[in-house]
Amino acid sequence: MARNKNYNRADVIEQLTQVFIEKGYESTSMADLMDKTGLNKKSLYNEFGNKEAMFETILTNFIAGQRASIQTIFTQQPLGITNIRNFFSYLDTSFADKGCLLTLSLNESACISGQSLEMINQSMKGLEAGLLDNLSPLLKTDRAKSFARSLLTIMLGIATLTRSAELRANNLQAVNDLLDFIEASAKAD
Amino acid sequence: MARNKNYNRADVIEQLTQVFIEKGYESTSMADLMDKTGLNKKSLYNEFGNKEAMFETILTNFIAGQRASIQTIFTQQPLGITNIRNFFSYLDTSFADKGCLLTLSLNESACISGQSLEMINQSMKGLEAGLLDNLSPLLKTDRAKSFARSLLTIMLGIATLTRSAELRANNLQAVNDLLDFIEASAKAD
DNA sequence: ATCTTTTTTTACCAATTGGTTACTTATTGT
DNA sequence: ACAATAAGTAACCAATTGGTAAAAAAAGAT
Repeated sequence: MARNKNYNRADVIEQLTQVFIEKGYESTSMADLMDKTGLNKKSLYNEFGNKEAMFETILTNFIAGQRASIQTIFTQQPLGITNIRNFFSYLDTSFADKGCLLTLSLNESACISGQSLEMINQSMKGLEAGLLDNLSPLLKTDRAKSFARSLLTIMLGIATLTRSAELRANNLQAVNDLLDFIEASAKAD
Repeated sequence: MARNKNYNRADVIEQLTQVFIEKGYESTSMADLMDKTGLNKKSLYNEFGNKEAMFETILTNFIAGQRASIQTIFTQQPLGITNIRNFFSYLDTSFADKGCLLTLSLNESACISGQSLEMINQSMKGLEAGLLDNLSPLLKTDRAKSFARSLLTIMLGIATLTRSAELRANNLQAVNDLLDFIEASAKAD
């Protein structure tokens, strides 16, 4: 039939993701994306459409990749604080490696598409539900709900602090101490 | 001597701040800033230098304004959880009105000046110290330190979630519930 | 080998980016 | 009234933005 591409789509997506995570959607230019992938502009447009569609593809891929790992963590039996610890431990290395595209994008909400925002919202709700499932064995319903939300905000806060070399440290320690405290104090709940 | 300006610097700074908070540093163009202020490009450059210097001015002003209110809250006697509640309550309305320039900027760390980043880092450390002062009466030193960090991450997380209409709610409630729990459980600490 | 199909390259596009220059207009102290 | 000085206007700058058109290069099927 015809010539075949001399790049691998998955590899390219991985490289594009890195650029978007570093600079965000709006601040990333096509030139940045071309530099990182080594591909030329037309190839990128052929493969992904335009910048917005490209970002949605990258976001979809990023979310799908994370969801797999995180669902595994959150559904480990028995449900409980240990799973939450493993969740934050996973995030700690994941953020250090790659940052958090969701947090970054939420802060860029004024610039990204409604569709992207909706994907992010759904992803957040999924994480909150996973946290809730693993708090419920330990706490009263209302409190479990509140704590799930607080742990979600902690996740986003850690993602943000990871951007500063000066503030990156101690976050995993802090959340683990908080989980210790909750675990120890929740007996009566 | 000479003609006087027909704008008020403080007003202009306020308007510029609003634009930067909505779109972030990099995504905000000089055209956006001219539109919002009604000033023309030359007047802006005369007053602030260039875009980077302008942003540093805005950031300095923003931090100074917040610090005043927050220091008042954090030094209210007696120190304790009540001050922390008031802190989050203050943030809740402040974020709803104006968002959080610091959180946004931290997520844009790849684009803003080192000087801006350093101002933000210092500001974060100040907030963490204020939180620590008000946890110390209640908790052991190590735990107080960890919790201060966790509450700082919660603050950043709330700032981020405020960007999504769908996730904006319940955050103040959640942190208050967490503070309830800490207060009730810390007696033995 | 050649024809067809697809990828890749190159050159190009108008619009926008942050920033400047030269000029006009206003104001104030004398 | 007037010179001195500053503020405001508008046109302009090269570089970069996201995106396209047309031609060139490569590879599979026959």
